Amino acid sequence: MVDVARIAGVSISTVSHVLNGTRNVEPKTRSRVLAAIEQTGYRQDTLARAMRRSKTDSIGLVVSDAGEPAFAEMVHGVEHAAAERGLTLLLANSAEDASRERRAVRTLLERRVDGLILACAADSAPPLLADLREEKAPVVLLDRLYRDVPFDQVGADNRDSMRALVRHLTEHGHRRFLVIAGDVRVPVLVERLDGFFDGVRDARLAVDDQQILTGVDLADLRASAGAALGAAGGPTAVIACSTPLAVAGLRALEETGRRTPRDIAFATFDGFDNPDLFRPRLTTVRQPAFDMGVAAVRLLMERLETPDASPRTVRLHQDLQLRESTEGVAPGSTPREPIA
Amino acid sequence: MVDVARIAGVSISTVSHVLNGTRNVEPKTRSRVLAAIEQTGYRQDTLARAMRRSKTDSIGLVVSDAGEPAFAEMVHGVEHAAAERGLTLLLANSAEDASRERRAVRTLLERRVDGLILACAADSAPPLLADLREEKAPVVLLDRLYRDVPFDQVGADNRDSMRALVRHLTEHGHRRFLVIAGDVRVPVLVERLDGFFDGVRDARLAVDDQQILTGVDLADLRASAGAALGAAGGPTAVIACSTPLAVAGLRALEETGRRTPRDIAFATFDGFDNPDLFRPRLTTVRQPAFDMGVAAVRLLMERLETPDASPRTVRLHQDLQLRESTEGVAPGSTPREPIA
DNA sequence: CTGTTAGCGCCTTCAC
DNA sequence: GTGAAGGCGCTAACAG
Repeated sequence: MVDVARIAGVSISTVSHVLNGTRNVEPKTRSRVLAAIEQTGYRQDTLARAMRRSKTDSIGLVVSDAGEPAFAEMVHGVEHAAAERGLTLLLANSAEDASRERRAVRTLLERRVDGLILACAADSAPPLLADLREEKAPVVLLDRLYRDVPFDQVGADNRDSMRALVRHLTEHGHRRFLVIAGDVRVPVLVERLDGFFDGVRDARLAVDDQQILTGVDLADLRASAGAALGAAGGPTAVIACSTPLAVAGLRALEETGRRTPRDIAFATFDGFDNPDLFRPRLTTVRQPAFDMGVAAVRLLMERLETPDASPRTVRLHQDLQLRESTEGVAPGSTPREPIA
Repeated sequence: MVDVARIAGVSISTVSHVLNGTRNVEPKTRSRVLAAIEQTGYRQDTLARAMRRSKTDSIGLVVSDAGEPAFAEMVHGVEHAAAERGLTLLLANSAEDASRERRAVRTLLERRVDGLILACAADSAPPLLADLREEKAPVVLLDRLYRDVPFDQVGADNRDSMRALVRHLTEHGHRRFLVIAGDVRVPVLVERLDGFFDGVRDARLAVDDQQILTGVDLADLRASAGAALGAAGGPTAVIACSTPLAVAGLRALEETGRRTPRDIAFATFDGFDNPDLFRPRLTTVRQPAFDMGVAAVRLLMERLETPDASPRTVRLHQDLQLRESTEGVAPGSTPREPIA
């Protein structure tokens, strides 16, 4: 920078000002500076700049696994929106583990990201959120939403979507469900489960006929699902509340020799890539994950501008994609008229 | 930091030294400093530290799309190895586009990553690599390998794997192939194509019977594949050289009403997640992507230690996973004995 | 074993 | 419209 200044015959402060457009400089001097920059191949030192301004123009994103389809899309959305604003994205995976999550958050904060977008791990300790409140960097919660936290949040209408899904299935005559609900410490999964009971109430189904599988261990869930499927008077429809849970459910089907839609209906949240290419083609409730990522960045930027505005929660609408895994009618049932 | 020093009754340089373990300090002073740190909640400023040491303890990774299964796994590998060494990972996607790639590389370099791991975009201009040579940050090329470049490289044995795949198929009686080769500016795809011709020679097949589809546009490739499949005397086996190419190929099958393995054999490189869960179950050549990521970080670290060692290229072995999409025997053929 | 000091490269207030 | 100078928080000589 001092080289540039010397070559252009100006002071370094002028160089700084042409670089940042932070005050008027005479066109002639300006172009001389630009030429000198070109000539020397000078590039701003982001670090020094960030240190001086205490602003890094970067944001952090923590998800449990950026490889899962839903998260991958959110990452894309965040990336897209960040790039649009000239922000660099620092990405970290928590692998659904509280201590890794904590470490990741710390690392990002130490790197002085301007803000943080966080899809909390399942066992994310409440203390983490409490600590975060103390940080100067604003935080936006993504996908995994909590009640009564002082942060902006972006999620999907999980409860309503599940309710709509159940309605669709009951309209096809299903009255006994197996819900693979997974880890009920995850808010998303609780919301989906709540939606299921909404649906059960809507259709006046017997609660006792419904089987809910909760738990963390996928192998256990798969085994329980297998047992539930094998039993007499078992479910006519399976609902998996996330991609990994769908994997467990599909394996259970396979192990018990059941096929969808021939023997049983199957629907999942989040789903898989290329859902039309492979069989079974699964009916899927799909998050607007890309848009959720975009929205998270937007909220973060707005928060940076107005730190004291009251926190906002945004819920985006999910799409119910009907495919052949739910196209049949429940065995032994006469389909009823749609519920008004 | 000056607060900490004051409270502990020492100088800031002592604080720095206990923080970094960079010289002996008396246990008593040391614990006093630690206590003061605890008390004040002091945290090092990574930025100032990085600026002073001109070392950020971070590395950059650029891939075309971290959502694609193969890249996703590489990212995991890189992440894992980086975390193990206390390095932060800055991830950027190039979307297979040279200008976005260039921008991403620039951004990462400006953030002063200590090193860069790069899976070049298809149309990555040679100038990029030339420019990179001038940078002080070492570069490791991942997956997309080039000849005669002065960088460390990590890839897979694409040519050999394809050769083995072709051998497998010819042993099942296939003599006419459709190869969806894609963008031949991508080194990986060229290597795979070379391997195909190796296999053709091995089995003494007529080169004229083989159809090779090259090109960038997936819709075009899909249409060409459809045409090739529809023609009389068409291929008995399709080989897709990457995941997106497999998508194009499978859609073409669908559009022409062909099914695998009933009507035609199908194999792909890279493949899809959960390959056993959905049908068709595709025979797949799978990269050891996680290990490739790990290896890339290792090479990078070694390079940082010995900047002048001569560049090394590492090729990892790929796995040929046989599944039902190639289990049949080519129609109208008597399977031959395995080639010795 | 500990303290003092000189910058790292930049932005920004203040003076001209 | 331009320059000079201070300091962001830290590390690494150098000096005791």
